Amino acid sequence: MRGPAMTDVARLAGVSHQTVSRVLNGHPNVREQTRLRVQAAIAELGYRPNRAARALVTGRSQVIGVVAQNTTLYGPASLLAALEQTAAEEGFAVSVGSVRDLDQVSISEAVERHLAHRVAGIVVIAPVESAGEALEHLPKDVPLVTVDGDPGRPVPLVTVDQVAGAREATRHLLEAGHRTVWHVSGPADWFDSAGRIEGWREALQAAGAEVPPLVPADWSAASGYRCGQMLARMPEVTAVFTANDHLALGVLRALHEYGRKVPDEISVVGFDDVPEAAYFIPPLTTVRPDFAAVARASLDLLLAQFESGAVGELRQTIAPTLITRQSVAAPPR
Amino acid sequence: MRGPAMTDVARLAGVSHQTVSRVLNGHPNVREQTRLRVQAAIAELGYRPNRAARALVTGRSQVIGVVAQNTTLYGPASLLAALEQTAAEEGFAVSVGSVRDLDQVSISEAVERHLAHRVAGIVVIAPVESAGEALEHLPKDVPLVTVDGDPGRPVPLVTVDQVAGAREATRHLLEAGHRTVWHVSGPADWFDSAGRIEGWREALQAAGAEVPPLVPADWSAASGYRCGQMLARMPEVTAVFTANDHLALGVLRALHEYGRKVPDEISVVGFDDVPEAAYFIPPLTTVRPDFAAVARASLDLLLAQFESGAVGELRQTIAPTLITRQSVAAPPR
DNA sequence: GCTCACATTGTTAGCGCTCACATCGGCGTC
DNA sequence: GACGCCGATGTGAGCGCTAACAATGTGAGC
Repeated sequence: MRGPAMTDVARLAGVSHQTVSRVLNGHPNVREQTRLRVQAAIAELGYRPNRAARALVTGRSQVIGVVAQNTTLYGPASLLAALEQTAAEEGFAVSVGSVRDLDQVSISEAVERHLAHRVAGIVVIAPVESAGEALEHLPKDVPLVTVDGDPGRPVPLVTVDQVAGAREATRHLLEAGHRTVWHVSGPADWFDSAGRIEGWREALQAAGAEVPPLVPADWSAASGYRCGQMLARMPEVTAVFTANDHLALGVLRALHEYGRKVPDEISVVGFDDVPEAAYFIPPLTTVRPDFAAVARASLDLLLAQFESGAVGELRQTIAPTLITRQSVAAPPR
Repeated sequence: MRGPAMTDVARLAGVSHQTVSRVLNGHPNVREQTRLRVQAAIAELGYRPNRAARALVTGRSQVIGVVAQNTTLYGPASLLAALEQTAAEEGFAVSVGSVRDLDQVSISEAVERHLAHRVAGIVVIAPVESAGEALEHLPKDVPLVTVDGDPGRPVPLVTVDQVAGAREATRHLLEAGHRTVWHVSGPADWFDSAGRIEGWREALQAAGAEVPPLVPADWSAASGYRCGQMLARMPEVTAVFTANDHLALGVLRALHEYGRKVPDEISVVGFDDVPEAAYFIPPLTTVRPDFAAVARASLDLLLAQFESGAVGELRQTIAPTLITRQSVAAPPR
């Protein structure tokens, strides 16, 4: 009951299986007439090449493995989708190996699973501290790219320029006339958080503004809400930069409850530009990372490794864009 | 430079490759002592079985292919993540084949790509009309499950009970005292939309309430906002059920702009229970589908097909839950 | 007409694994 | 003590494909 194999096609076309293989792989030295005959036979039989057999002999399948943790968050989900799209354009399938925790063991296991399938390359979305360690102890025999990983590690890496994005967001608020800007940050162990904190602090210091205490949170609207409850009570707070849009949503909600008008009394800037950000109350000024560009860069790094064989220490940084909406205004006088 | 193969392990352990295979596959008839020796050899060599070779000989790889369209939307993304999680528990990897449009050609191609890899089974997330046709013309030789597909087609199907969810949401509003409930619906060609419309209409009719004109939208906050602008102008509107939470967000924003208080003047109920819904202004009452249950059911249907070989016409329906928050109140008198 | 270069096609040998079957030894049974 | 049975292990074939090489055919150049 198995489908037709290459030899069946060959027999029907009156050639050898090798010629069929050549047609399939676009080998140049095949006579046009022969090619057509083979293609006709392929169509007639509904033949579908067996990737597993090819993977066995070549030692590599046309699959890219992705290791990620929480693909429900907007960022990772978008990235995954973009990666999948880009990979498809290059003729690769994407296999997802999600992982409960981003610790060394979990990551190693996920990578091992992908290696067992002889994937052509691996993309690890490793946005937290604990993942860093794992990456250096992985088998070196497979092209691998890290996304959102530790900027300090000597591995191929693609990242969004968190620092620049945060700097721009903060500067935007300062330029609107605010004396300083508060920051609701993401989880401490995420590199994204660290970069956004750094950019925020840099911008404040560059402007000679006071650096207020950091307000730590996770990525959720819930924790944004809790932070917002505190910020709302402090009369001096006139500008808040949150580490992502969902935090901003929680902050907005808290401010609203406390009767603090946004942007009249307090300005808010987020990060991510989730599709809904334009419909928050008020519409949220935010920083948009270009996930498609990240995906493209990751794949390019992988493809480069396929060709050179060398695992370079390349890295790519993608600059995000500030999207201005109505959640920012001059501070009240 | 290839890694060790089964024969290498066999040689080191002083057994035949077949015995190694038996150990790997948990075959019962292996002496404990032999098993340990083999496992030691595996560990020592860092041996990793080659899935491609196994797939070649068995004709099936331990991979489940998923065909989906827009994995950035909250629903599909959650479903995909849940599917991946569940599959991993059963020892399967998940390969994603996303597709630009859900028409017959795109779906067939995506399925073909998966078949070329000899996946063990395929899950098609086929929430729109145009996908239905394709499903009946697919090769029958692979276990396949449809999620959110056409309830009218004779294919294995897992769905969230949209009708029940919408009915409950609408009834909840009626029970709060509203004379009738308006509905902002999803895209016309989505089954999800159709089911939610049906449940809404049923609940109204069951209560003898007037059925107001349908307000059509897509899934975005942007279109919710546009609909909200209309709804806000109609004094008679006191209760709105939107087809998802993002629409609700847009509606809330429009109502806010027009000075219509939620829930004092107008009550709103959404669908999906996105994590942020609890932090909308006001917190949104909504209907929560259980994606984990959908994923579990899909995989069970697939596994059942693996065993029986028969492609049953099974179907599973997952009931969603109403989550009440503060966006619903009695209508103004 | 013969040689050589080159384009085209065929042949052979695995890739690493599982399946079906063969083999071997130890045990209980009459 | 010979017989059969069963658990434990080995042997050989082949899954469908590609890579390397061998074997043709074709035309230019002399």
